[in-house]
Amino acid sequence: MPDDPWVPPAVLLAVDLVILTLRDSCLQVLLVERGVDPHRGTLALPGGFLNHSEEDLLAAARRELSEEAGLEADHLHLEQLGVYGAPGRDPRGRVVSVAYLAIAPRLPEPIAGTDASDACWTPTAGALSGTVPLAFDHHRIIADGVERARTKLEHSALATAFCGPTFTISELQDVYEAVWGVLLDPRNFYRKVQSVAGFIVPADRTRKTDTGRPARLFRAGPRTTLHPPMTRPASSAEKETAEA
Amino acid sequence: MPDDPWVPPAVLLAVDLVILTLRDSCLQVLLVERGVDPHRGTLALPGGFLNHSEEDLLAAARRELSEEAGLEADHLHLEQLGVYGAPGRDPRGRVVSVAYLAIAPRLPEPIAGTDASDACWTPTAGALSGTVPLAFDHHRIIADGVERARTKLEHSALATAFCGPTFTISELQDVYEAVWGVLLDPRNFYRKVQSVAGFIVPADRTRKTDTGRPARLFRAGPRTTLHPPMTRPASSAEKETAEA
DNA sequence: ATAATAGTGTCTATCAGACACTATTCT
DNA sequence: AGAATAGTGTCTGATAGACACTATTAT
Repeated sequence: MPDDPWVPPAVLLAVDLVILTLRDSCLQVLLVERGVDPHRGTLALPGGFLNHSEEDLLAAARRELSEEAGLEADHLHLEQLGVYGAPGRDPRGRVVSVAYLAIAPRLPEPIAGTDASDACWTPTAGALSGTVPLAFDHHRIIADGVERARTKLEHSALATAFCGPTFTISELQDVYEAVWGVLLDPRNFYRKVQSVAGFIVPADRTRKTDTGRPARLFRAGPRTTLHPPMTRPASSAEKETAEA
Repeated sequence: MPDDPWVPPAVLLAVDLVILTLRDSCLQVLLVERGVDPHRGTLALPGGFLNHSEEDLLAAARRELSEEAGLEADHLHLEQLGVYGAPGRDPRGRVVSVAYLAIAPRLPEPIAGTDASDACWTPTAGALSGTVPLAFDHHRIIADGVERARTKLEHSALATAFCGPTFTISELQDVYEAVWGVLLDPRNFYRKVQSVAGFIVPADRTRKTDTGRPARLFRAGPRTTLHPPMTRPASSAEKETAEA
């Protein structure tokens, strides 16, 4: 067996983004309508190939978010979700995609851009139930992203990332209810969330008003991991179902 | 701006494996001594490039485990750990590596193979503290793998994967103590682990003996996720420290 | 007043952790 | 008997969940 100069095969590397936000008390994901083949005209996650072979993966993710949806995500925390590289998932050849997850407060309306003829927020319920057709294996990537968000809400202060810089406790509760798909007792939630050290801190006794007693405002505390964790109830009744 | 046929850049794709096992009540990771440049002679995780451009990532991981360490892992559960693709992490060019994690009971001694001049089990303590030099960014990959194993022990029945087909409760406790690096109360552990439905089931009243009262044997139960989870105590005293 | 939301007090069932105690083997 | 490990019983403090009740706003 001579020492022949075998060269390993190269693959195309892409990034895909699962950007989750809360709109109308409903967990929504950013989708774009593909403007190019394959799957032209089908909804898909924003994403695309590396620009050049030395581009950082995270940088590529941010660039795609800007290019395809017109969203500047400099302050957005992107977290690696996983690799999706099954042979045959892309008709163009061997494409391995690295998926990133981000959680954001109410973002501006996205703007369609390069390679995307449209960009819009879509409730995850539709994407998860399969009623919305999606390109490639993006159905699974979204499912994994939502599941990741659910468990991160238990053990990290991620929920505050869905809110603006200041928020009321019931707004925070909306986040948990929408992502987990459950209804929580407001009184117990109120005490629980305040008892976790460093999770939320009161903002300058400011207040806000809608149609009841004004609520105290809070901002995200210094802790990123929650001790003890928020306990997710056994998912018996989905919130959407309960509200319908 | 004409529609020029831009071609996305290709990258080299590799897989790396973090294989964890328990030996001498100590969490150990499988390392190989690299037989080729770069980093020839340095310890590294088993792994390597895809064989051909259509090879499945998981299949590549299993193949490398066989080739580099002589371990047949057909029954081993490999779980995706993450992607490590920082530019410059590999002097040969842009190499993106997908890391996989596996947990195994006492495996046979590994056998060095292709591209690996040696293969051995190494306590994770050394690899984590940085006293053992490692190739590439494998130090970080191992740290991520151990951290993943720690949290998986809380919420999944993974601990049984460290044991053989049947095991005693104190053997299972050794797993938790070694991976978490804490000491647990045997009496409380005994009841706790039995109270989690479907975690472990008694094996035909068989028994085993060493230097005390024989212990009942159990095997892994049907559940893979634990409700309620095993609670990891706030890591105050590391077990290694406590034993020294 | 009534509706609506914010926030507090309190009870109870459950559970983690501490630890005394019994059981079964070996030397 | 004594040492060693397996396994049980029980107490206590913390907490999740249920829910009555008070507080503060708008109409």
